[in-house]
Amino acid sequence: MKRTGFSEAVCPVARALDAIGDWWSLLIVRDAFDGLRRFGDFQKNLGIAKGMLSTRLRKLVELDVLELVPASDGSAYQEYALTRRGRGLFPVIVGLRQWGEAHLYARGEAHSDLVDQAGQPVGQLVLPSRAGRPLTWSDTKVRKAGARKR
Amino acid sequence: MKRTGFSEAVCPVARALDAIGDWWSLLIVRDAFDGLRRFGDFQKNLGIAKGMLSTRLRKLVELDVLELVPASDGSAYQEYALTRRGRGLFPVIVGLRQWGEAHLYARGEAHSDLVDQAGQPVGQLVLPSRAGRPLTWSDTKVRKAGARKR
DNA sequence: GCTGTCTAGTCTTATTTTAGAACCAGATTG
DNA sequence: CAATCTGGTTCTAAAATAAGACTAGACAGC
Repeated sequence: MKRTGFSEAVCPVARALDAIGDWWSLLIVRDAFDGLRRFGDFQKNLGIAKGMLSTRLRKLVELDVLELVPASDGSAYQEYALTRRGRGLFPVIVGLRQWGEAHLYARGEAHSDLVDQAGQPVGQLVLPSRAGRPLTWSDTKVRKAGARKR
Repeated sequence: MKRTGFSEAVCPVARALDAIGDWWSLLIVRDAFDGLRRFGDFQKNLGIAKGMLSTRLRKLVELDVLELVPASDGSAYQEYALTRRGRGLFPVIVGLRQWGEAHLYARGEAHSDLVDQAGQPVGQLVLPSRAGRPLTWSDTKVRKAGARKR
């Protein structure tokens, strides 16, 4: 049966997952954040089937997450570069990374690390209130679409 | 062929996606954050096939993202509750939500909103440096597993 | 400027996953 | 105690995925 879609959902989480919530798309975006730009680089690094990669890259370009630009080395080839929309996925990737680090590794098991330019580990993602106070899950709620303010 | 897995990856993003990076798991977790706890509630709200839901819930329980607890209404049924590990996914869901809100809706199109208990819209997710300064993508880099500090 | 190799794909096929419906056992309700 | 609700399992057809064979144009060496 046709895979269920959420591109019309009123919930932004569902719509986001519809766009980039499959096995490969976020890994491609992660690699793009790591500086990969060429078809062959993605393919080698991910071990993804070329057909899959081709389909995914096309979809990500359609979505304006990636864009095709002339190769930076002056050759006639093209490269895939993150757009502003693509760079907007940075907190999502970081969120997944921090959750994975915290919960999916045995004590002492090696994993890659996100550091700032000085090599210092970064802090945890913070959701601030409008006033700047950090919020946790229990401090928030979802207001349904169209609900009147009161 | 068997779907590629990343449960052994050294990259926490890959490992996280291996665990919860499919179409349904994050939507189930989102619904759990919205307060849903029963099989039938998830099934009705998501419109997911019961077989899928059954498989996904079992996996999420195995992963210790959800846990089975006695129903809060005193009946003999059970409910699915978020564990500490599951609650740790809050920033991921918020990140997807904020990206979706910013990029996937036409101007003026209705969508649900994340607000604090006072009904105030929340701010954007922030990644702070250890010193508390907000970081963007270009301020960070990934240090490969096992790379020596210097 | 010819030949061989690299790049970036497309096409084909076997296997797995998903969607949807039918079915079922135990709990709850009237 | 009969009907219905809850929380599943099982079955099938359609769609997605993995993996490899194939290809056209770019490029490098000579």
